[in-house]
Amino acid sequence: METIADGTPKRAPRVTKRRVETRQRLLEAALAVFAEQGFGRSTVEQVCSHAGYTRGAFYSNFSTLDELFLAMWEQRSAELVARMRTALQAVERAAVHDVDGVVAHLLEAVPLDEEWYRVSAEFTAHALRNPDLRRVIADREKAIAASSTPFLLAALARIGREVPAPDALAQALIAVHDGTALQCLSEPDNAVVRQRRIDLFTRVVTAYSNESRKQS
Amino acid sequence: METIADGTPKRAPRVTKRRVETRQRLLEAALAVFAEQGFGRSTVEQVCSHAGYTRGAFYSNFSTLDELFLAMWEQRSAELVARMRTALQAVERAAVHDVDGVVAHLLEAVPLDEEWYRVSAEFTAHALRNPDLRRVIADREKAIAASSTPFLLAALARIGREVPAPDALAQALIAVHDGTALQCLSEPDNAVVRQRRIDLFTRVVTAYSNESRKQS
DNA sequence: TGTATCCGATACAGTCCTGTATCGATCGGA
DNA sequence: TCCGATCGATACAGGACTGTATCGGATACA
Repeated sequence: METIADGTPKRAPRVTKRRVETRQRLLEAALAVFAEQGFGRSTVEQVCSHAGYTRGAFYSNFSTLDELFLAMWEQRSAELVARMRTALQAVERAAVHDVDGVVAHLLEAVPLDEEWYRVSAEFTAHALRNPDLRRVIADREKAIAASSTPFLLAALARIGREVPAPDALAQALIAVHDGTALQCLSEPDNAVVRQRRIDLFTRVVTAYSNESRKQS
Repeated sequence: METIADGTPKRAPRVTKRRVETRQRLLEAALAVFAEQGFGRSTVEQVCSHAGYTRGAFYSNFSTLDELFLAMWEQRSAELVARMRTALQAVERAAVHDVDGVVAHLLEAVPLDEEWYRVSAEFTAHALRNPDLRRVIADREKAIAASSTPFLLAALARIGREVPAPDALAQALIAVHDGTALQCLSEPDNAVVRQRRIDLFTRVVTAYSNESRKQS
């Protein structure tokens, strides 16, 4: 058996199935409750009761609401990146003929989810108050960029365009996504706003890429 | 004296100087406390004590923290629009020779304020939970667009560029501002990110405008 | 199947916050 | 300067949430 420095036996945490299930249900309840009430106004009790537990379950798995918030946010955004990656892989096989087509597929891979937007906005504000969390935000953005850039470049290459500064384009698209998301969500019935979002993506992709010398 | 429908005398509220002062100090304290703790975790007591009052003052001026949050947000964003307008008027008289110059002045008019960003992000999330507040957000964006568009068009005209769809450009710039603000704030020491923000603005302004037939 | 361990429910004490009611101080107008 | 209205401080009762300590049932493993 492993021991740690002072000789205290380091018991393997032996993560039981029940524990995993409980933790997961708490994470899901956290998303729902935080989206509904706001993180700041949510209480340990609300999350537990929404998940069908009492506070005993919470304190056995987390020590603070902040910890739960972080865990939930990291899990969901990792999932989001994974789903995006999958959706973009599909583009590999799809027929695209122009920038509009590439943008259409790109936007399909990144859906606008109001529940997630609310929680993310609050997490962001929260993270800006804490140096460690600030890095978490920045790292996540890099992960999103890293996951999507190869597919985007490949898709553009197939329509005969090359990107001199891929990192700059990725950062630009993330900013455009974030900024337009709020516009679309604050006027959900306004088709003009949604269309302008698409136009903006198209123009940005166009502005950051050129026709290649040799079309494939 | 005016009366309302049921004949109840409608006493003129007689807003005293003291009341105005108190209200204003509460609004200022709200910004500070909400930025520091987050709106959700802030209490009436914290705001009052930060402003140098007890809760009596609060309940005499507002009925809920939500109401204070809205009042504070509206006041600050109205100020922000006003300051932006002033800064843009200065551009009227400044020498600009190209798109870079226009963008430089534009960005100067809209500073990146972390305190305000935090509060705004939270207000946004909060507003998305309430149909009335949702409209408040959308209206504010329209006000920002309406204030800045004329100056932007004028500045571009002076360097020989015209904008076919000014509203679309305005919406695009607001989105770009919002999106890049987070990127810059989450990595405050990263000069590359800041430079890319400027580049993105430049490319968007360029993409949404053309050279006029007749240069002035 | 037996048993040691783990997990989550429950009980409890303590803290903080809210909203109202009351009162003295302050202010504005004549 | 005086009076009436207003403002904000204070006191108070009620309620909600927290975190810990304890306990019984569930679970993994032999």
